[in-house]
Amino acid sequence: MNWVDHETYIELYPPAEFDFKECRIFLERSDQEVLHQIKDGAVYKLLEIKGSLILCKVVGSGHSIKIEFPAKTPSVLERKKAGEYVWEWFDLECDLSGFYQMAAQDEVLKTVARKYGGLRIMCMPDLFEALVWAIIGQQINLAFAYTLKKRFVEQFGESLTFGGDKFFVFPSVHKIASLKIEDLTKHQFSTRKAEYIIGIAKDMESGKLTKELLLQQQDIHQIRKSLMSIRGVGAWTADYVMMKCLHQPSAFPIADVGLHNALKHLLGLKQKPTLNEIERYGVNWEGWQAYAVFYLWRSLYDNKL
DNA sequence: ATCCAGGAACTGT
DNA sequence: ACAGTTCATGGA
Repeated sequence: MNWVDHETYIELYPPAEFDFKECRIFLERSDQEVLHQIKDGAVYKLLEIKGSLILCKVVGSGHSIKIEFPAKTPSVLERKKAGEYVWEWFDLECDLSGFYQMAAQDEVLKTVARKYGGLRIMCMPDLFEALVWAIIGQQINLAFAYTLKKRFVEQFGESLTFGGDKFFVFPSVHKIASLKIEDLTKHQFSTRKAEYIIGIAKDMESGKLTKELLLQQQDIHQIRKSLMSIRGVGAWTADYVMMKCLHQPSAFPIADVGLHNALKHLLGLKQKPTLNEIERYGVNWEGWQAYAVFYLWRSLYDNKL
């Protein structure tokens, strides 16, 4: 992390190929989002750092990102942790030059790569959040998925009220591990999803499943295999989590419906492409599939599709 | 009403 | 390995 601590606020210095506004546009895609809010160009996010709730105001400032703390100035260590979170959230460890080099020569990505230049994969540093969000999103439309997530977070997550706004953090593993199936099904979660989510919380509570253990795996195939051994995690969820949480640029959720729709609209196809066709479009994407998918997802939000 | 949604487990072959 | 079935509910 490249940063400077100014005590009342901190400043991050992202690598080249970064545009705060493009990232913010992606964060604004749903008005049902409960884990961050956007006001006057600033992104507000509540973090839980070593047991204390810390409200962050994240703003783009020329080539840097400033993180202010409107509610209360945190300690040195907390400021550093907040910086590390945002660094990971915006995927700032990634050098995107290879992606843009490839995309400039790629018929599918050429236009979107230029159009959304500086956009990064907006990540979910918290493994539990990434897994739960992916499972919630399985086989239901996104609008309903956001509704379920909102209920989940507001029911089980801690919050902090500041300036008349209420901010939430994602529910803790400990809290969810203690739930019964019915605690979730009464909020319209399916029985299966309730089982998956509580099961994962229990595995994480016991330390059997951690982000560190996954990242220690030898290669991306081993990570994928470990993820898919979890009940409720199939190929799509494993790829999604590797992409959004584990920073694996070659993760490729090829069966994703959003990807299919993006390709259909972008290429003017009459129907959604088959998996074989997508593999052909993506022959050049090797090593950057996750960014290709993310930029294609981004294109969906231009036409309200 | 009908189809589909940022799938996965289960079952039978 | 592969195809078909079930789950489960809201949005368009």
